[in-house]
Amino acid sequence: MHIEIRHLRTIKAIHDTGGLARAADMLNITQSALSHQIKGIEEQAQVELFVRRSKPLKLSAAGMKLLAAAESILPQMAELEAEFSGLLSGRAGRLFIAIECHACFEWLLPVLEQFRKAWPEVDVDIRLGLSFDAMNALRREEVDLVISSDPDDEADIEFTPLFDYEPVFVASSANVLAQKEVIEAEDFRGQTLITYPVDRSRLDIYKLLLSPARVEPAAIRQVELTAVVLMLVASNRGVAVLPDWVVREVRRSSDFITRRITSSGLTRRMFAATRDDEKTRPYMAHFIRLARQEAVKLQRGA
Amino acid sequence: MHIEIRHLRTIKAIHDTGGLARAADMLNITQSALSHQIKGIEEQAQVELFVRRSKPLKLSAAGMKLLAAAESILPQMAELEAEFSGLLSGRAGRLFIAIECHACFEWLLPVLEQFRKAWPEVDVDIRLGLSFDAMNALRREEVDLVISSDPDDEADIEFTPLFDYEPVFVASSANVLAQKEVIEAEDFRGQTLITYPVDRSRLDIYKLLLSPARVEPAAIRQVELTAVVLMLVASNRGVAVLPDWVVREVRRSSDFITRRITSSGLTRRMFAATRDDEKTRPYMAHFIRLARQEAVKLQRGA
DNA sequence: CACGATCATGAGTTTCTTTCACAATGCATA
DNA sequence: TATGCATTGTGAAAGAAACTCATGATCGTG
Repeated sequence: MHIEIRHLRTIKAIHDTGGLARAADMLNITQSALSHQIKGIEEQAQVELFVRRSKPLKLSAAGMKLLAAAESILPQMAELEAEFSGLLSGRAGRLFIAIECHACFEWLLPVLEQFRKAWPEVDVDIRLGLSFDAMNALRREEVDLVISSDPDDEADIEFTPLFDYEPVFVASSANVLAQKEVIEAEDFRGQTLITYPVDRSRLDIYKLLLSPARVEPAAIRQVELTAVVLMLVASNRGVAVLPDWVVREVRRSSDFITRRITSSGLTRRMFAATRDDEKTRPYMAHFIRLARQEAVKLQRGA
Repeated sequence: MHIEIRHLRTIKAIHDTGGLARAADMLNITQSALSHQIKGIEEQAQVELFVRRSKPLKLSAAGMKLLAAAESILPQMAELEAEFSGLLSGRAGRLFIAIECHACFEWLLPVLEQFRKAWPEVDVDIRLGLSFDAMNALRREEVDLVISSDPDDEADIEFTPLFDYEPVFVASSANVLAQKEVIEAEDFRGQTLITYPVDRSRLDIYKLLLSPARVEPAAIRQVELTAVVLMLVASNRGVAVLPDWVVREVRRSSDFITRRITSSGLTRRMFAATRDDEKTRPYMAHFIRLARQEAVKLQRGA
């Protein structure tokens, strides 16, 4: 069979206006076209759509079914069009975020919460599990924004700075290193280092300190969740290096000590990576603005 | 915008098969046609439906929405087709019944109940409120079958006999007429007659007895429901004439008396009126058969 | 870097849809 | 019952859309 949306519109128009001529008028075609159209469906489907006995053309049983289908389908099409026009106008869209940085979850959630309210038509999600290949996922449009601290300077991907942070050393107050004012690379030799389960090339502490100094900790333990990292640290099963905004929350607890790494401290910058043709989208820009604001709040909380 | 069912099928096929060429194969058109088709929609709707960056053509955000619409709409179309093919094959259809005869409700319901089980795809309904013009409603295809005891012998309408019945006199045992063995026309003069609210030309008792004898009851009271008629009769607020199958149920009660009208009794025949081009439909024929069976059961219950 | 697989494009053909003009029909009313 | 008005149906031809064919462009991969 060969029924098309056009035919649904036709049936509905005829039913609504109660006549071919008026329906034709509504649809901006001739009455003749409608007559042909109906004839077409009726021949195709081998059903009578209308009762012709009486003049003001009335729907038959089959016609009723077609009409019912139309009543259900046409609104769906209208909705689809609305969604498309939303996409077009920039009100709607998709913002799937990949986070390379495990600890970012903490500040990302409140940002997303605000964002969601401001852009109800934008489809929001956080995609974990592809942090190993986030940039390619971005390029392949599997995600639309990557939170990363490694600007790779690649073509058609743009890195926008969000905020600076400092990787900070955290240990149990019972740890020997609690005695030191400042932590140096050599201090890690005897320690168990707790890290997120990603390649070491993507861990701040390796990149900035351990790899250059060619220092290897006594052991490494990989843990997914920040809360668990902190638990393990508190019970002195290892030490960790976490961004300052995470550490800030535990600084008051007497279970932990936090120390600057090297006398000048480490510094890192967090970026939002987007496809360059999308950075100008209003909701993208807004998201980045929100993210920065949230970062400022975090700093103030210091 | 100009999206058609065809396009929904296309999107779905491409997504399902994961490629233009395979989708084209599935839809029995060329890969080129699909490419053109997609381009068409994208230009129309000003949205990108696919991510072209990577070769195995993947749906974009807008594409996902279109696909979602397709997944919801295509099954509806399939269902519609199934319904049409049901109509075509005679399994499905419509059986809207108008009853000219008020008391018919009692035996009609069990018939319909059986029928519904045998023909699940036939849309069944009883239309009250047009008993005054049932035959025209039948001709105008507002209903498909009329239960009537007045075969009018009209063109393109066919009357099929269902069963014979006897209009019987019912009164309170306290009524003076309880003394009589047989009721005659003259007996009504002093009585309040309780009837259904229809024109007297369509009431058995007028047609067969009172009008020919030019007898008028003392009063007439019109009541919709058979149960109410019986209540009023029981409390001796009037007398009534009802079909034997209705009367049979109250015969045992000591509140009522029932009497034959005239020494030979009255006889009427009930018909099913259908449009003559539909009488041969399997489900119509079956309905009539069921109605007759039910009538036999009623007689046996006597 | 060449190959196979995949998608895009343009011209030409086919198919479908619409229009135009008018015929047929039904309905009301003079 | 004739007459006019309003409605739907029909056939030919114009117009629009969709499809095919042949070929070009692009991508991923061994």
